[in-house]
Amino acid sequence: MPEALKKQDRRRAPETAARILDAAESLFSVRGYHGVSLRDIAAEAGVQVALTHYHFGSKEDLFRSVIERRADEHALGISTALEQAKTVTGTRETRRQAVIRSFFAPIVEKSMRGGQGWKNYVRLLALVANMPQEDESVSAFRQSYDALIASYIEVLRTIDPEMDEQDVHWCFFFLQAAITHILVESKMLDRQSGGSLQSSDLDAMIEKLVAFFGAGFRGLGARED
Amino acid sequence: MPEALKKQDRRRAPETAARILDAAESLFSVRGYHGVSLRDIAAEAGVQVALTHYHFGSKEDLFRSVIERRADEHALGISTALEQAKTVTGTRETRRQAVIRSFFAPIVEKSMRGGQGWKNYVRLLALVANMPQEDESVSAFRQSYDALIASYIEVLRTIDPEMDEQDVHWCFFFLQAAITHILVESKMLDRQSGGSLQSSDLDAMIEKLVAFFGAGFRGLGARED
DNA sequence: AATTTATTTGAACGATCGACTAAATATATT
DNA sequence: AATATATTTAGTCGATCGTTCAAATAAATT
Repeated sequence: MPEALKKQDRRRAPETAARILDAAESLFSVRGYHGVSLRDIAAEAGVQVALTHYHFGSKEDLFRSVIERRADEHALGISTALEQAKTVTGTRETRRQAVIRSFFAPIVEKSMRGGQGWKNYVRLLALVANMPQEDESVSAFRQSYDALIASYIEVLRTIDPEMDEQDVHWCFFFLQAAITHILVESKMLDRQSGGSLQSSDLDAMIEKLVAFFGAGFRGLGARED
Repeated sequence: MPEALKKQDRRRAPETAARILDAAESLFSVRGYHGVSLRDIAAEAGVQVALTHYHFGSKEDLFRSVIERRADEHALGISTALEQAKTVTGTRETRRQAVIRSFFAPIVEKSMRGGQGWKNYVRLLALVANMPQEDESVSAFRQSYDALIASYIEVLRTIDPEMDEQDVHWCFFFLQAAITHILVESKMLDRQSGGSLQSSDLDAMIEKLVAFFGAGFRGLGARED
């Protein structure tokens, strides 16, 4: 009897599994975990309910699978962006702005240029970030995210070692707030760009973010030179 | 037959209704609308399920009632704070900081000094803000909130009339992001204050917000003099 | 072609959901 | 005390939930 965990031993129809993941990703990201039924997902994917259990097991397993599908690529994108930002030289302001840019750019880029799937995924991320921590279904994801945050804080502290540590945490807290809000309100971004998103608009938006939050850091004592 | 809308014609036990609202407020704010059943709420309140229907009607009506209980007081607090901020004179920076303070202070104050009920309520607000707009159960609330935002934008534009209008919207977008994130992560604030919250800590936090976001505005072209 | 394995279908299961009703109880009014 | 109204209880309704299973179908292997 085929238990849920085995995938494509013979290449057959993993396309069905992808359709289920797409449907789940889209619905979860809008209505949340409890607001979506397996029958909703199956209907959206055009398959039978039992197929969700065959391919992914329980509903919670399916939710985990939705996240895991893109998590690695997403984490890699951010961490490599941070590594690149570390190599930037110049004034503190320049280096700090590079770090801020490396935090915003990958996820904004994926959301705006990665197609509908990535847009749904990043919206789902914001939803996960607001979940009660007791939810074990996303604890692994949150752990890796927290580790990433810690590495960002560390880099920012090497740039401004004399800055109060609490203040650095506050600054980064505001960065997280902004990125979360952007992901949730992605419709607003669509509206702002009038439906047809230009690459120049996207770059301009990132520069707004860098300018605003770079200045914010200075408001809490970060040095410019 | 008593239909759901009639309240205390004779003063009897509105205390029960309050207990139901408290339970619903607490549970909704953590697990969301769909993550909580009427039986959960009734159990938390120590009453029968049918009582929720007797006092408040449907589940959606109950959700609305939870919000409406505190919405007026909350809205009044913010709008009076804005009116006071309008009277502040001095440099643009001073006046702008007063506006920013008036946006953060009332809600942070209620969350930290208004008891557990208010803390749950403001967390629920952040949850509502992330709801899909199609949900009609909160459309009235969102309308009044949007109107408030518009009045804030208007005041900020009178302070910096030469600033690009889009940039003003961006700045305020970041303000909203911060307040939302603060409400969701209220546990973090508790931890930061070590459980025993001092009034001085609260004031210090608000000053961090004002300093950071005041500087952020300048990063997008707001003038200081 | 025969067999094995992978995938999909269709239908059911027990549990729980929101909603509702009739009866019982408590409180106030006459 | 008798009556009227307000509140609470206990239980039921159909619908929908997540999950499971046996049978049917499709694809690969022998």
